[in-house]
Amino acid sequence: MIVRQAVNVLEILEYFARVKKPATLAEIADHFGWPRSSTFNLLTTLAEKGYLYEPRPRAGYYPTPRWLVMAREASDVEPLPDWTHALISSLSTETGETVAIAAPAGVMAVFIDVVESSAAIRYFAKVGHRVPIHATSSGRALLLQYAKDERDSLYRKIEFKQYNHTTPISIDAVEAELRKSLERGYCQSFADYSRDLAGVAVPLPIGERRLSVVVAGPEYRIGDKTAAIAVTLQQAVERFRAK
Amino acid sequence: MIVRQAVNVLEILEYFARVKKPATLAEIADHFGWPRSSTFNLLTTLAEKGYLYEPRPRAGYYPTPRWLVMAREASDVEPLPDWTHALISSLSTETGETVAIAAPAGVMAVFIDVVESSAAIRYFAKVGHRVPIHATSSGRALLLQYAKDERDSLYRKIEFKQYNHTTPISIDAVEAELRKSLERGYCQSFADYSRDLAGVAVPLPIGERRLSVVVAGPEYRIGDKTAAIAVTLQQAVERFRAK
DNA sequence: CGAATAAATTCACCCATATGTACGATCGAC
DNA sequence: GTCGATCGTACATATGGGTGAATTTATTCG
Repeated sequence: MIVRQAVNVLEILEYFARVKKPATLAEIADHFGWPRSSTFNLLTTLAEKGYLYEPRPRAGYYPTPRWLVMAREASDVEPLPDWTHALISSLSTETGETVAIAAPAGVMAVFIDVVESSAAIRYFAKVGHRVPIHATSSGRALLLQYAKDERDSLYRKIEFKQYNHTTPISIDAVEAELRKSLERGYCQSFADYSRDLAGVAVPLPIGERRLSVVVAGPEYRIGDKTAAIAVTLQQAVERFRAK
Repeated sequence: MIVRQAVNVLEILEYFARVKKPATLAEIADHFGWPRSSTFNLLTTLAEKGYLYEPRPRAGYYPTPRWLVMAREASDVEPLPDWTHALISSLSTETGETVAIAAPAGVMAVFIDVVESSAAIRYFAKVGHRVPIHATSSGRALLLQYAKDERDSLYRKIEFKQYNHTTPISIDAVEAELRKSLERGYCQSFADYSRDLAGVAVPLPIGERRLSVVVAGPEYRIGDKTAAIAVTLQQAVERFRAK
């Protein structure tokens, strides 16, 4: 069950991150199509907790830096080593595509770090973006690090949906793809989940953590270059991990 | 009206900021005394929105760096100039007390930047901390920048409570204190709001924004040094503003 | 390996809460 | 100053959502 008011808090945070301007109650209410009264309650609550403030009445709400202070401390929970960001940054330059580090989140994979391609046509992904673990290259690079029985218990929770015509829609199909990935030495996906999107990924275990790196972009650019990209990927990982 | 689930989201954020460790559903539920089922709903929601993830099932939830990304961007809404942090940092060293920058938030003043004293006994304040605008030195340094009619409309909203025996509990008392502050050239408060706490503050207008700087600490340390502290304060402001 | 224990997840019901409505404050136009 | 329009705030009410109990899933220990 989705907790609506929890989502609303996040939407307000994201709203300010997007517009980067103070906003009045009316603006926010209109933007989200929320009733004024509800918006009032929510904004008041955030203000009472010290996350918003109003420089002067009717001049709009500002987020306080408290978000930043809290987020900074909370994100130290399990910081990635410095070289991982350098790695994806370098890979993005080399390949010209969007590169991300993914981590497991139940039946999904979350991107915990992303460097976007600078190309006009590119994979548009953000930190926190989630994709099905079984239907994406980044996800399958995570699954490769699971023991068989761990995968099995995951499979039971997956709802196999036909996102696209190449989507694997059974446990067997996924397992088969994993075997193929092992043979070829890297994971790949051609629009298994998102239309027109292709990805090349490899596992990236760091300490106890099972992560993966993925290079992703439009099918027509990745196309037959998967093997070359995989080599670039693996070499970069070795290079940066050494440091 | 307080939106409970909104508060809960913030509490979870603050929880992770405090403990800096992954936490399981059960731990979080027990910590807050929330029912498991409700906690489940909330954590699932945050996970779905990409703010939490579970590296492996039952190993607990981690915050994703998405908090950081969003908070960083949202904090650009009205960034303070760089010199203000240097200012309070320097002042904290000079005075040995906690120093903060305050902004108006309705009938309250919010701290939007804080450098805490390193003394064992000190004013314990955080970014986002809120205090009544009329019963604190930082707040009154804000009120000094209001026009009379703006103050009047604020006064109507204030609920005058006797926080302590020196708390001004009428409009006249507040206005009298503001006049005294003008004469002496700075604002002060001796436990008007918080027991044992004394503060010295001056206005800090930046562009259109009305802010204030406050040096605060235990009454016995601030005591008769208010005039000296005020001088230090004013000189520091001049020095840093010039840059 | 199997039973006991603990944790996670689901679900239906009832109550707390989000909202419609009304009121008051403020602002801008003339 | 006066009026109209707009925005913010208070409150009662119906209904969406939180919770307790039941069920399923995982983990621990004999």
